[in-house]
This record gives sequence, structure tokens and C-alpha cells, in this order.
Amino acid sequence: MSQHALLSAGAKAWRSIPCFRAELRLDLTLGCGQTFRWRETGKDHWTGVMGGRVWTLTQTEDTLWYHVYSSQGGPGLVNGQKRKAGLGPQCSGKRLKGMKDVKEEDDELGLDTVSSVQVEKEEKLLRDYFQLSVKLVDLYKEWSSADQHFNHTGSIFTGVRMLRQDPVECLFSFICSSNNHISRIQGMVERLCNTLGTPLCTLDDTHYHDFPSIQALADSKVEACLRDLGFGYRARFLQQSANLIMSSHGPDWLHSLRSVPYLQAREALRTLPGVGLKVADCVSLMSLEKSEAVPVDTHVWQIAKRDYSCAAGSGQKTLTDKVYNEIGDFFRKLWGPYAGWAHSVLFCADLKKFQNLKEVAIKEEKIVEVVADPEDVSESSRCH
DNA sequence: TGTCAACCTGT
DNA sequence: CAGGTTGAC
Repeated sequence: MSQHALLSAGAKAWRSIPCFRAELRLDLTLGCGQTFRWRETGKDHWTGVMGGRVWTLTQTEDTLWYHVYSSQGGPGLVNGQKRKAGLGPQCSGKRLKGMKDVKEEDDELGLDTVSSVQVEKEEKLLRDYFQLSVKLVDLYKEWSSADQHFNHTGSIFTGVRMLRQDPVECLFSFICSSNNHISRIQGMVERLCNTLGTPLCTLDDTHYHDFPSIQALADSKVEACLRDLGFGYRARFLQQSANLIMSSHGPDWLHSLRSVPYLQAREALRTLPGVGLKVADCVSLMSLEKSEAVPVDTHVWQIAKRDYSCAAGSGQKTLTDKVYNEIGDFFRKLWGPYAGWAHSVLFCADLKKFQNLKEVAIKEEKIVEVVADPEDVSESSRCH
């Protein structure tokens, strides 16, 4: 039985990319709700599916480490000639069977020889996924000089960067997000992949599958199938959106929206059932390279009012399209063309699961307070 | 334009 | 109620 890779164990082949922690924090970036596919499989080790492969990632102060698992079909069987995931019996909510012919990997001792072109391909895949060419530290500096509140929060929540995700995975994951919370979305996306996605490999009894194709999602049986899996009313949105894309645009349509201006792409997405402004902005920002897109949910609305005294819609009960756009414009004016990136830092900082980071920061501040001049506290906490 | 209920399911 | 969307006043 193959196991999840651990850097300290040294049993598997690891490769690395120079990358400072300030440029990328895996725990925050993979756990802030922009992707639902990564799990912590060891201390600070994250395993997930990306680019049709299964990866485990971890990091040290100045290095990003990664291990890519060989899939059953070998590296040749990525995008394109995937096995069709059946819609048949396994759609009744039961565990996908037929996994017993899974071949054991034999890369335990690094026996798998990987060509240098393959290595370069995988490294490029990872660099593109994390958009490492975008200098996050420089962006933090710009946002901090324009915004005092960001200066404070950003000094604690460093390394939160936008992923460049696959548009298909991003769209259908966020259609699931409506009226829902992160942990349940994670479970739903996992069931979606296990049921309709191509199997990739098995690690410690966990089956990893690729995200389903639009074709698979467009099948008319999918709605009933997903309702059985607990998707509720979102089941119909998923199938209908997939069907609409296939019947009136084609499988490459989503991807093609990368070369279209932000607002145009957002409007195109909004024609899909289950896709409103918020979901369209998530997909635009997280998979279509629209760094200025600012997804406004009830949470971000609170942040705008509470931390920025943003007047937009302050006297209203519901988040109308008008107010939605005003809040987005407010943040774009404040933060500039990468406003969506900045927004995710504050969003991350507001998540319940990361509140402990603030407590640590407060304790460290108090230590500074005792050591340094007690009268100069307010300044010392700001200039960091 | 703005407001409201309904939509599924789990905590 | 939960990181929303839709359809109807």
C-alpha cells in the first residue's frame, strides 16, 4: 500500500523550488476556501490533485518542496485521453468499486526515472498554479502603504496568494458554495470527484480522483445522482450549467474566457444557472486571471462596513447588485488592479479556523511591549 | 430598485 | 443560519 509522502521520512523523491514563506504560506493559501481539494496529510504537508496529478507539498523557510505521485496509467495518461468515469451503479451514493486493480507504485526508493523534460513540466505546472511570478511581498507593501488596516492584518497573515485554478473545477466547486460553508463544500467536492472523476491513485486508503469533465457533469442522470449525494438544489444547477456549456459553447469555452476582459467574462459566467455575481467573481478571480475581481459575500460586506466604514448599502438588508458593485469598486479604488488578491488576505484573516494566528500575534506584541519602551507600543506594533 | 421566500442539508 | 441564486412582487 502506497503512503502519503513525508519530507522527513526521506522515502520518496522530493523536488524543490526556491520560495520564501512570505511569498507563499501553504496553510493559509490552501485552507482559505479558494480551493476545496487539499488536505493536510501530515504536519504541514498538503496533498491534493492539480493538473491531473496527485501532489504532496510542504515548505521550509525558503523552499517549497513537492512530490508528484505516479498515476496508475503513468504520466502519459493525463489530460485528453482519460477513461470515462461511469455514471452507472456507483451513482447511488455508494463507494466507487472496481479499484482493486490499482497498481502499487514502486517509487518508494525513488526508482521511477523521470526525464528532465518531465521534471521541468511539473515544476512549471506548480509555478503556474501558485502564480509564483507575481511578487506577493511587493503587493503587500503597496496595499499596506495605501491602507492602514491592511498593513496591520497583512503583517500577520503573510503569504496568502491567489491560485490559478482550472476554470472547470473552480466553477463547479463554487456553484456548490451557495448558502453553504467551507467544510461541507469540501465534502461535496470530494464526493463529486470520487463519483464522477477519473481515478488517479490511492494513498493510505484514500482514493484520489481527477475533477470530473464538463461532459461527465452534463449527463442527464447527474442531477439525481448528486441529489443522492446530498447536494440539494445545487445538483440541478451543476448539471444544467454543464449542459448549457456543452450545448451552446463547447468544452473549451470556460478556458477561453481567460483572454476576455473582466466584466465581459463575469457577464458570460452569469448566464449559467446557479451563477450570480459572487460565484462569477470567484471564478473570474481564482481561475480566469482577473485579479481585480472582488467576490463580495456577507462576510466581506461586514468587513467593508466594520473595518472601512464603507457607506455602500449600510442601511440595507439585502446585498443588491448595485451595492455589490459599489463595494467591489470601493476596494478596487483602495487596492488597485490586484484588489481581489488583497481581499483574500482579509477574508482569510476573518476565518474562524485562523483566529489563533491573531492571538499569537497579540502575545508577541506584548513581549515587544515589555522588552521595548512601554510608551511606544502603538508605533512599534504598526511598523513591522 | 429593493425586499422576500424558497431552495437542500447538516450542525 | 451557513461565503448564494432565482423568481416574484
